[in-house]
Amino acid sequence: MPRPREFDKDEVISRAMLLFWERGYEATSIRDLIDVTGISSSSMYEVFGDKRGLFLVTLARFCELERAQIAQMALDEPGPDPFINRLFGSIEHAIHSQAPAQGSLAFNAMVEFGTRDPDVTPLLLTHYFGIAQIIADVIRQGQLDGTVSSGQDPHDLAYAILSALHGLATVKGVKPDYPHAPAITQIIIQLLHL
Amino acid sequence: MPRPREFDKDEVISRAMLLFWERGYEATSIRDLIDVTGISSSSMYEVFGDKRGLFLVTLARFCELERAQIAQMALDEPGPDPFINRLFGSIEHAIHSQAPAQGSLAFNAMVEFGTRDPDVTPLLLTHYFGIAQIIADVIRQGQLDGTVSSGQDPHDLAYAILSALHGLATVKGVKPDYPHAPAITQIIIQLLHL
DNA sequence: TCTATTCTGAAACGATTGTTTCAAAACCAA
DNA sequence: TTGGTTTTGAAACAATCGTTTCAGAATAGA
Repeated sequence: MPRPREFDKDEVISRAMLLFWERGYEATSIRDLIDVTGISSSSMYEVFGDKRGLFLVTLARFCELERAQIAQMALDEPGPDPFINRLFGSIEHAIHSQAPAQGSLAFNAMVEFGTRDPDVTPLLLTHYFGIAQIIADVIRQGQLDGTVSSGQDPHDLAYAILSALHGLATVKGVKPDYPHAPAITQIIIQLLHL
Repeated sequence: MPRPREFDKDEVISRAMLLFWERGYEATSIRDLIDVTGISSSSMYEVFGDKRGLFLVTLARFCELERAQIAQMALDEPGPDPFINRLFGSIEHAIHSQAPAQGSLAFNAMVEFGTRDPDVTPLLLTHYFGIAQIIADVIRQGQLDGTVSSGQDPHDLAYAILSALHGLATVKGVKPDYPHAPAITQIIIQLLHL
């Protein structure tokens, strides 16, 4: 009986995601979001509650996508070395896709929100540890089949790698032609062979 | 002849720095800054021009301080290993001082601004490369006296270490009791002994 | 003490923020 | 077609944003 919605909710989330990704939460206004999604503010508030609600949905979506992407890399690549190589390579290649050259929305939100938002913070931490787990699993498998040395705890290695990944991605967000990414990647990969 | 200023400019910059550090640029309002510094908006605009001008001065001050602090660490510590250890340890100890547990203001500004501000961006890059140079110098010296293996370019190593440092600091900003920092530090130090 | 100069505090500026309102339009079942 | 329900678009909301104004307070030299 009701009048059906005229917009695609998923599409709206996707476009909002790109804007939040580019500019961060505070610097993105509702009017910017309305312009980019094409819907009106009444629809926006009807469906998402408020700006923060929209961001939360958007962030959750991003986390799903990023996690799925990394999980897929772990499946695709034949071992820890090529996996890490691809992981760091995704920083570069993101520039050529539609994604903004701003690293990870989730990592950026860590910087912007810290511990300040009781809903954002646990979402970010869960996501972070989930990604670390994927990396740790690859490393542990590598230790079992001998492609990774067994001297280090897989989780600690994963956290070290993830730290370097995010630090590097941020610098590339400020200097897209930063030339040291490949060398850094190779150095980090050597952590697997201590 | 003129009436002298009633406030200490350096003190104002210091307090503004802490607020920008805690919240970021966009989330900090002029009124917040006025409250925390104790001066009026007319004085603020008289001396610093506008909000962005205040931030620029504040950021420059932060970069000086951070650079001096790291340079001092390089002088104090007897070799690359204890230097890196101290560098990563400063993330922990910052929590006990007056500084907010938010990593580095300069790194946070990289995330918030990206390439968007023609004055902020070069300031951040110069600072980043300056810090990397300090680390690279320590590594190169270590290579000369044999405390660091000679397989890697000192700058590439420095960039890898700095990436990990910033990534780790950010996670600690979201989860202050993050327990993996010491293990990550030890793993990164092993990069010096490949 | 007077005068010239500068700083301060408070009020107000227009613009923009996030958000709400509501009449008109649009749909589906009857 | 009609009736009931929901979405939409445009306008407006109060609050806050960054910023400016300016009269009065405060100083240092004459």
